[in-house]
Amino acid sequence: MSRSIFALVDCNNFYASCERLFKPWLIGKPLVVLSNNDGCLISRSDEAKALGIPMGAPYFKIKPLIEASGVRVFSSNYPLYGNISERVQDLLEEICPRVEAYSIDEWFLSLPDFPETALETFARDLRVKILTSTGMPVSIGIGESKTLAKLANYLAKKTSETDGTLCLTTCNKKQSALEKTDLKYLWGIGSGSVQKLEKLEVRTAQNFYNLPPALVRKVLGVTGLRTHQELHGLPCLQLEDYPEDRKSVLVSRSFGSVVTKREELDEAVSVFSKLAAQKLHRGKMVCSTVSVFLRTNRHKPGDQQYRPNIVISLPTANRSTGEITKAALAGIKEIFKEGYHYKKAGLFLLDLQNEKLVQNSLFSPRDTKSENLSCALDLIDRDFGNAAIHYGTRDHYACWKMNQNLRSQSYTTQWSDLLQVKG
DNA sequence: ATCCTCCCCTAC
DNA sequence: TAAGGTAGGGGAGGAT
Repeated sequence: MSRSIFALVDCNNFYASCERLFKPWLIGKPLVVLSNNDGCLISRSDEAKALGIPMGAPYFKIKPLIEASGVRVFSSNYPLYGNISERVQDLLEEICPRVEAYSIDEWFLSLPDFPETALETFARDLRVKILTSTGMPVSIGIGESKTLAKLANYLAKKTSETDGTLCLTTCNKKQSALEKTDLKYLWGIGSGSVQKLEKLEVRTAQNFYNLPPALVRKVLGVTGLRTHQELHGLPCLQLEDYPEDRKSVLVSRSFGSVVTKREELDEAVSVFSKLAAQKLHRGKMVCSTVSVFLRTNRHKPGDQQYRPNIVISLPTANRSTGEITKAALAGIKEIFKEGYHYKKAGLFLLDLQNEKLVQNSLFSPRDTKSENLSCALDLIDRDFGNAAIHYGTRDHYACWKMNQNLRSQSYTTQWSDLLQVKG
């Protein structure tokens, strides 16, 4: 059996590019996208990068720079990004039989071990095809392992003469790639690993590549060793064709303003419960444990800090919005204390199982009626938007809702947001 | 001896 | 004034 080759297709400045898809007047203009609650900067167009706008910075800190240089700013719009992502994925699946959706803007492909020139042609053609049929600019990296495909992709993005694609399947190209790459840009090497390797005078990918495996194992553990072997062309990570069942569901938000009252938290947590139950439903999963947490503002050391959490077992594994909400509210009742400035709350669903594998408990069979109701509510939400119908009140929404003051329209997922073309 | 929990690390 | 959200793996060290 011949070896297989990995390709990584990665969208360029994905969120920023999505925003621009429906706003052609922004082509060539600098723009950025903010995280939830308009907190940090999470995507920049090339023009914004060129202006020296830093990635990940808190918005309020770089607002002066942004305003001075005329950069357009958008709150994040996940329904839009998710839909554009689906379009790219559908296209990839038409072209390639083995596709792994790695993240919202990245896909690994498994390719036959063709000669380098054939792989390069494939990558260039694919890139053009995606650009012309979805409008999304991508970069494509090719290598003998996922880690090498990642490296190729990084260099394809960074280097203008690569035309957005790079193939590292030949030895000398791989060596020159390793030489010019800083250690911290390797996939799997984060800031912690960089610090440890710094002490060994290891600074480039090439330095790391040349370390003896036993030393890598000792310093970085088995995950680091895996990265090392992958760089040497020994694939340790396989293509994950079909998605694994997820192991947990998390819904959490920072609040737009300070929350102090129990009723406000109850309302927020009810909404989180509904979102969490929807995620379970869409994955055909049930859960038997709910965990709720509250957080004060860690950026205000002057404030009295309190970050409680509580774990609640459900009598039966299920995914009813009502059951999950009830458990979550019971949890809030336990951990809530007067007098704190709450900044964030969240809900974990744990002990997830695929519904097919679940046994009915003898003493408390699953409440299928309640689950059917949740299912119906979910469908209504999908057609009419997420705030269409919900448990409990919305009287306090203004207190806890996140800031999203700069959000664009959901052009492709909400009828009310369809793009208007003037005639 | 094995399990469990917490914490760290990583990625996007 | 203002500082994100979601998911997973591994390892240390206590609990059983």
